[in-house]
Amino acid sequence: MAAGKEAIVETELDPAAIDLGDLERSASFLLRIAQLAAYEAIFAIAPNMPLKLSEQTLLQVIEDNPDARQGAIADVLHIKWSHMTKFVRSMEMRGLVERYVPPNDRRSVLLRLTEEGRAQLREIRPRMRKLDAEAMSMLTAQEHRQLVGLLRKVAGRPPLAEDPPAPARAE
Amino acid sequence: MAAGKEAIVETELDPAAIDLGDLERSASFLLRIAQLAAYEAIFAIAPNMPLKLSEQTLLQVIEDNPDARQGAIADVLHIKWSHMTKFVRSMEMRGLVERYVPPNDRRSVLLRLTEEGRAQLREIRPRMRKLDAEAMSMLTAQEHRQLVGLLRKVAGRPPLAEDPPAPARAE
DNA sequence: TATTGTTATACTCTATAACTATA
DNA sequence: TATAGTTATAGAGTATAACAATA
Repeated sequence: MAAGKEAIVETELDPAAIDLGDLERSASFLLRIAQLAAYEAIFAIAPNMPLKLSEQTLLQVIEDNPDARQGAIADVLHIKWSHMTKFVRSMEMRGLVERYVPPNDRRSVLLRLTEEGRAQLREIRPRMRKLDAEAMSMLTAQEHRQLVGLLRKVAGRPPLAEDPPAPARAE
Repeated sequence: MAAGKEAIVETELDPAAIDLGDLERSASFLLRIAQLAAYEAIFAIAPNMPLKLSEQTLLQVIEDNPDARQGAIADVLHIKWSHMTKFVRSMEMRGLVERYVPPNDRRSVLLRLTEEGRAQLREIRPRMRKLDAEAMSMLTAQEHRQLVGLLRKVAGRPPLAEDPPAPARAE
């Protein structure tokens, strides 16, 4: 936080001037670093959020997929089933989520939001959209779109119905 | 793993067909999902690695920055100082890393690889390069380069000396 | 007074594996 | 037999804060 930019040219070991070597071009490494940087940016903008990011995400996905299986949601969010059990139960205990067993497959557990969960989400959704935009403010709109497309590819999500891969110049 | 693609058109609640709503376009969310997917891909290709990815990364960075401060390395890798202490010590106990206090600033701790650490790295580096490439095999070479550039921007790393942002068409 | 690192506690999430209930 | 979920244990890493040594 200090203004120091003065006498640090002597040892070439000044902080933050770390050379990452091969890692400077490693997508998997940069994926991790960028993700951490993005989350830190979000927390810097909005400290003291009433719910954790993971909880806000879960609420969104449950509202958009009412009556989906707990395990199926865990899988898209890359949450381990053993942890999902505790996670969902803690949301249930706080009155945000309902769990119930459907009669046709009594092994499974389906999820729904409670009225309280829906109420919280109404405030959360716009805030989340804004935070994402602010955390990515170093990107132009086009770069943002590009990044989303590339990340979806890496994550194995289907392409969005926009920006066709190759206009093909036919016709 | 089953071939089932038959009678699942009834409830529109078939697994994995989860709709992520807003999150489908959220860069910060996709950053997390893509990162997890990439790491899972790496572990799927190479289970039973002798060192953890975080440990392999640390060795690389120490070799590329001998005598760098422990805290400075923690900062680029987004490792908390309190954890870095334990992390480095465990590497030291395994004979891979050396810690020493320089006489000119006795608050700090500088890091170096041991001969054993260097030996391990000689095998690790090529394997890491290959794993990164394989985990990103869904991308073309150009997409990979693009992704690296965008991730560096998000992570706050300076641009690589290639692919100038705008050729400017001057001259 | 600010910086560097250490220690300690609580908490989140993963890794593994065993286990139950249901299909 | 396979699938969905639960439980338990160990470990990684974060969040926080207090602390010591040095600058």
